Amino acid sequence: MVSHAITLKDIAKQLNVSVSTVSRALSNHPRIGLKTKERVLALAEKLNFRPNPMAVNFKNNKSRNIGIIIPELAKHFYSQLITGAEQLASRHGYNVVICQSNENTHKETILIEALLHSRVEGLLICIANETIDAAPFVKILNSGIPLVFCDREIAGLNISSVISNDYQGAFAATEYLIHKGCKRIAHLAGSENVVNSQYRKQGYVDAISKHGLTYQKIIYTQYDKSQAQVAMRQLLLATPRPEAVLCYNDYVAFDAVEIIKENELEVGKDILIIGFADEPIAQYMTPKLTTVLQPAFAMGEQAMEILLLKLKEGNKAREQMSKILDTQLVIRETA
Amino acid sequence: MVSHAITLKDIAKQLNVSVSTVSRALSNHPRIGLKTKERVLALAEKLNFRPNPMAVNFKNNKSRNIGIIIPELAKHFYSQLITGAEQLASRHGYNVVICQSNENTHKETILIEALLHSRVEGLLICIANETIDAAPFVKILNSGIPLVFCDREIAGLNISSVISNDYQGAFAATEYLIHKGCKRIAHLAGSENVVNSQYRKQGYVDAISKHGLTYQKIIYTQYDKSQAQVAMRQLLLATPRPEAVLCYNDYVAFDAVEIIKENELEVGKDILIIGFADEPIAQYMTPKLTTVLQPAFAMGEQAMEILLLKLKEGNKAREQMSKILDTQLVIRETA
DNA sequence: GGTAGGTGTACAATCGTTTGCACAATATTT
DNA sequence: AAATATTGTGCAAACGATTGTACACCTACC
Repeated sequence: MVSHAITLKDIAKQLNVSVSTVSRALSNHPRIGLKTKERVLALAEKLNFRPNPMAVNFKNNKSRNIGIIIPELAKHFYSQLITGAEQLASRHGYNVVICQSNENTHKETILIEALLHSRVEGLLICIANETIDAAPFVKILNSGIPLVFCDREIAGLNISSVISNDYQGAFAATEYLIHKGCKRIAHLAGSENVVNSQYRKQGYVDAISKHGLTYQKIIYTQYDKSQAQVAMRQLLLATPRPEAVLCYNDYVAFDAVEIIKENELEVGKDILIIGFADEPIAQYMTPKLTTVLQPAFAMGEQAMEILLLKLKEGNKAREQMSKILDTQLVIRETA
Repeated sequence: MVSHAITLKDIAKQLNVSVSTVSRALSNHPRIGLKTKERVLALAEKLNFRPNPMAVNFKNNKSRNIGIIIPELAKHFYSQLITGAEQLASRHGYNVVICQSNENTHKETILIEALLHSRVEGLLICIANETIDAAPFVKILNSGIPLVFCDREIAGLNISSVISNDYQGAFAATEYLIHKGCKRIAHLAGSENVVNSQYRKQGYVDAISKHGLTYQKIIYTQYDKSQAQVAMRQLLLATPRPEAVLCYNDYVAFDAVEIIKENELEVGKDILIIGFADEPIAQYMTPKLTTVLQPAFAMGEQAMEILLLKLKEGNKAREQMSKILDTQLVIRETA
């Protein structure tokens, strides 16, 4: 029972008016008579008429699609971010096309290409960890399509972005540890090439020196289970060993906690641990992880807000609009 | 620098042929001369021509969109499922429109309505927990749009579906506990109205009776932290108390473990616990959770496969195609 | 009563692509 | 040499909605 979809023509035929009259009546054009408008509206309602979106898109030369590229949907942070972005986009009549780069820069470039060809009207991208080449992004801008970075950005490009305040988060977390009385605070950092990692490290370093502490120890890790564990083992071997460790993210923190437990030390007492992100595992691990919450949902939402603004304002809105959202220390059991 | 997108007309003009010739040359129409084809292909390549997708969709009266409704993207299971479905769809040139019902039947109905109006070509739905009314789904079928249920289904509707074998998973998990020597195995079930919960319960019951055990204790819980905890406390008060608990899902299992620890009992020794789903928390909680893995990625992929088949075959493919994917017991520390 | 202005509606073009049909040119058959 | 088949290309319509322009009718004013 595939019922034929109602078109303007159907309404026009039934009312003995032209298609253009129906179209204008529905869009409340001032030159259409009141009685005609009423008749058209009534019939449109009765037949449950909806303009054919494919025809409208074609006519307007707009896809009403927004492309989103993230590293991996199955990470809670990104699925939250997407949810924020998608909800707002959908409220403005846009569909969202979600693509996953799997932290692979090459795939990212291919996805960008594909999205541009599919005529998305805007792009929201959380770039892969290793991505440093600006060329694909410059290409997007040159094609006239608005672009907003979220969570991660390429510095020096003047591209709008919404990121969380990594510096402030790490600074606050480190200060918290200092207020707790720790003198020897170590940092399991992320990769040296990732800007987020750099900011977090700097927050740590500055908090340490602000309070005149002398102990400072940083070990870089890519995210990789064994590396984080090796690094933590290394920290435990040092004498005197650190009283607290600020970790690059919750997964690193989890690994650190495992190693500490293996060494029969008590996390939260012998050694304090703070993570970063507030992934669900923070609440489910034992002891529960004290961590720096990144407002994933709000980040996605605000990045989309900027994108929608740019879409509305057209080309004049090329100036950079960036936001840095504050993080929040969530105190649980590990510190 | 918004460069005007290349159209067939541009190519036709440059080569002094008609638009239709260009169109046919590109689609390798047999009546177009070899030399003409070569010239057209060369220029199309050079100009990086891509057919305007909005025009093609409009012409074909196809949106190339597939709607997916899930309860909540931020649950790992669903983001995995989506990933499987999306990858396959994208390989076949379809976009996927992802919508979240938040386990709300009313919102689900509204989303279905909206997706139908947006002219999606097919629908893949993981229904909300409480959904029982078949009407919206019958409406989808009557509109001629293929529909596949995934993860959850409404029984007796003859609608294609891909679900995991809840019965077998629960049966195997219970048998495993029995082989471990447990005689008193309790079950923290989900809601009595949810079919998945019914199947899991039945698997538990049948395994118990197959092995001639007499102890059987079932407590129903909606998923809700306090309810699961109350239920677990109740189990601990019973004398003799159960030696093992099969939980409706990993979250219930986590709550159960918390309560057991509060009571100074050792999980995995005094009481064995098995969860369901294999969410990430299973690996991160302490002790690590033994659980029944549901193949989320494969479920999404296979549901999409059925949907794509129906899309390809058109209306003749109305018969039901259903799959039940086996689960797998992942043995960790709690049992 | 003629013109100006306002009101209500229809016609036709447009967006980019696809496709049935027509027609011309060439090749093949009788 | 004439009839027929084959090959290569162009014309035009179609999809559904929008919109500039034309036109008919009515009212009001001088």
